[in-house]
Amino acid sequence: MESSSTTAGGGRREATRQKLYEAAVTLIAEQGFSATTVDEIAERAGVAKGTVYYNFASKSVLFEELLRHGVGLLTASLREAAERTERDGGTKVDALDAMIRAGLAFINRYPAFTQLYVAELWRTNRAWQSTLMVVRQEAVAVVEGVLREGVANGELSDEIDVPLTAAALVGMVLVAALDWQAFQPERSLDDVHAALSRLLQGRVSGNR
Amino acid sequence: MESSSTTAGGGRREATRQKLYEAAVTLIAEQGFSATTVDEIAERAGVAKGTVYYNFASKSVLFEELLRHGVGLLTASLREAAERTERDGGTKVDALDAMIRAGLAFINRYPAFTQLYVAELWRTNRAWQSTLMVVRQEAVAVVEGVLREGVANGELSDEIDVPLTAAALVGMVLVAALDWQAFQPERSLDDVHAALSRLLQGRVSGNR
DNA sequence: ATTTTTGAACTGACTGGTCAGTGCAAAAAC
DNA sequence: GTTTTTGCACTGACCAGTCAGTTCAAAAAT
Repeated sequence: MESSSTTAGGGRREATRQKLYEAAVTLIAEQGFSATTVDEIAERAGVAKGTVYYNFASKSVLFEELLRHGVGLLTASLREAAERTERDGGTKVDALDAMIRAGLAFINRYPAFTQLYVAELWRTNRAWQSTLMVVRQEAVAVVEGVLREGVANGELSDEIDVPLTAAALVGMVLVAALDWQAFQPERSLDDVHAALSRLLQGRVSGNR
Repeated sequence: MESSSTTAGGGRREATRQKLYEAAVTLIAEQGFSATTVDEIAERAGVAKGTVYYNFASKSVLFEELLRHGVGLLTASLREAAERTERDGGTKVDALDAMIRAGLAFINRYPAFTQLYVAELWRTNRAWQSTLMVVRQEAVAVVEGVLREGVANGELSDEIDVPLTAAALVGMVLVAALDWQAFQPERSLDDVHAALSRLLQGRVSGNR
């Protein structure tokens, strides 16, 4: 996730876990959880297989902790964007816009993580389902919060359905960003942001 | 995918394939491709394992044909919605709105397929990657077509980025619908449609 | 200052189990 | 009589998880 350097003051342990996260996230994003072997993860991390099990109870525990770690970064980034806009005296729509940008920047930086998140989110019957739901709710809640405040202060229509609209916005960003990465990587973040911003502000219909 | 009835005049063969599609789509959506065994698929379809291999060359071929089959249904449904609106003298925005509804209806009917599609779409390095890209382009192209026509006739802003906006719209529908299924299944299709419609028409900001 | 001990971190060969795919003779369906 | 399905035994590859043993830096003993 991070650059390879150790987390401040960190022990050897933490550095190894970090390497394992990095290795696992790419491989699982590319191949899926079941198709990725622990041997592959260990090899890519430059570590023996035993080390994986020294650091994590099992393959799925490694994966769960990876999820928590990644979504933590995302929510922090969204929250920060919203608060920064607040401080600068922006409107709620400005805040949503800033969050869209923050979301895009995150996906641009950690495409593998996003891919993996989307692929696993709606799967039922899996060990980490509950982890994932909790973690998803955390992220969506940030968007819902801003929407609700916007409705409260009259800036947004009081007829909008907050949870559904939040989900739709998140989906819009997620899918547009993944498509950008996969199918038009030459486009700039600004391009993508502009297109989504336009959609958010309803400047799609109306010929200007 | 379909109800169990055979395709017109169809042989026994086709009926068996159909049963295998249905069994595979649910299992793979729940567990992922690698975690789903051929034995499970056969059992759920009420068929011997040998029959799977009599009808499909391999597990991944079965999956690829399943993908093609499902996306075929979706594009047909989107195209139909757009054309119906056209005939009824609706605007392009109306057509987009009708397509959103058609998309939601599709996902509502075949949630497992959608789930599986989303989970596999952005994976790289897989045998069926190319199949998937072709098939995705077909679906997105329908939306792009309507957007382009809207820009051409002045109904939509000529500043919109057609491919990005199309991807964003598809994503919005996809993610909102999956969230609806997974987290608020009690909501009606109309509710969800209304929320997305509002977003499309820019009636989110502006307090009326 | 030098030697010894400790223990956390790591290693990699090994095990027990799983699963895709095969082969084929006999039955059923058409 | 031809096509399709069945049932089932079998193979070979692969893989999650284990465990006895190694490494080494820092602490303790001398």
